[in-house]
Amino acid sequence: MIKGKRAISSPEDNSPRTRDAERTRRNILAAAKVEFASKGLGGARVDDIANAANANKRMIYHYFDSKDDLFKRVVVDAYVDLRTAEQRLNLEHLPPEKALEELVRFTWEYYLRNPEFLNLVNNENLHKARHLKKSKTMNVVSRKFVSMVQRILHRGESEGVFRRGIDPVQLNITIAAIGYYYLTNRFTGSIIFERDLMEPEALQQRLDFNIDTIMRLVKVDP
Amino acid sequence: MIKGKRAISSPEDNSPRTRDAERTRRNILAAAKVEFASKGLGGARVDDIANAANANKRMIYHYFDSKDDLFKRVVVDAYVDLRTAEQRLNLEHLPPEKALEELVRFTWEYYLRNPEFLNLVNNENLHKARHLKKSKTMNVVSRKFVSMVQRILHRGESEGVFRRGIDPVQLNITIAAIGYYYLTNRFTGSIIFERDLMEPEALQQRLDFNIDTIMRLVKVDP
DNA sequence: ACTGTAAGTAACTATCTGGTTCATTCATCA
DNA sequence: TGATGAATGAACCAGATAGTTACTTACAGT
Repeated sequence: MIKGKRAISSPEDNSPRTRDAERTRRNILAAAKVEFASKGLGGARVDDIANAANANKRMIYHYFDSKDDLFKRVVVDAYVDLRTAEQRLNLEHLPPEKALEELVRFTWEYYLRNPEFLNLVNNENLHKARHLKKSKTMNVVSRKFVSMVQRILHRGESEGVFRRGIDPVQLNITIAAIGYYYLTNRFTGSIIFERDLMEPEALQQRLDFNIDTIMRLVKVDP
Repeated sequence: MIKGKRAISSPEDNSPRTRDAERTRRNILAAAKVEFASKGLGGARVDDIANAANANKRMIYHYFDSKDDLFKRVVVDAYVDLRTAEQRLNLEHLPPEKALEELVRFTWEYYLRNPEFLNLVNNENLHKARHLKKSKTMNVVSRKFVSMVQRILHRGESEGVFRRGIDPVQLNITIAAIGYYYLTNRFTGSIIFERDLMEPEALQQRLDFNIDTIMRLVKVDP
């Protein structure tokens, strides 16, 4: 008589619980992502993560060293997911202007579709990135990303459509900033500006504005 | 024989404790600001706030309803401080281009000098601005701010130096974003881009880049 | 000087929380 | 098939935590 909770998340599944280390680990990571993103590292509860993962708190400490370790894995995973998606964009074969526009659009839509990412990054910065500091993975994926933008800039320069000497790091930060800030501060923003920043038209308007901002920034002076 | 802790913060003061409601309240608010900003709402500890304020936990509940209420006061105060400083800028008598440049510079330097502000805003957004929602003060100070930027834009338009039809809200958000994002994500940013984003030259470089970004955004198409 | 009220303190409480102990059950492969 | 190790579960623990109670002390107004 298996009567314990099943390690799977779908409630309509009535098959007996089977053991599946990989699945349990995945469930815990997924639940932790939601919990950490919605309450922060300090506000998150290990018990709640265990419940949401249809697992036992014991399992969390079986697969991870500590709450902090679990948080670290969640944050690193979030970055790896973003960088992986970026690499899949294949911007290299687009004309430089189109490539940059596509990157602005992708970044915006990624944030929009993965709001947990914003909260996780905010939280990691609240903790002075002490978890990420210990991660080797970060350097590898980040370099690929910066060099991707750099190549787009160089192509644009030699084709004469982009200004010379634009710092790819500053550009990267700016592309992220104009989307990130709008979305992460959507709640206080909606109060301050007395409009719902998350209305579909408002979102479209912001994306258009952002593309325009970046294009004006990189285009050659006439 | 007064032997209790004094309500004042200077440890070298040996005079007997005096009662000063205003000072105690101020001390608590100041200590709470530091604690909330550095650990978040969930990570902050009421006892630590009381100790840092050279007060007693009982005093916190004497002056404030709850931890949440205290947090709310801290956040509202932070916004009021920023908006007050902005109003003191007196940008109205500057030429529109100078006025806007000054606003970008001021915003940047305000964030730089008040890093707690960034963390408090992030945290309030993590909590979906549920504290700020209840505040009447916000609307008043925010409107003044938006209309200030709007007047600068209008002056620039009629003088023919700014493009027509720029949304002051989008511009405001962008000015905040390009500084805010860089600074609030300085820890993860320094890892990703493998450079210390807080070096003096890096900071100056970013400010210059930001002013350039905004100028290119608003200037008339040639 | 007297007194009512507000400011202040210390100790307490009920609950919560990250982490652990110890025992049990399943899967697999020799 | 049965022994071995990995996966899982329930109960437990010690310290922490927001909020409270009951009491004391300074000060302003008379």
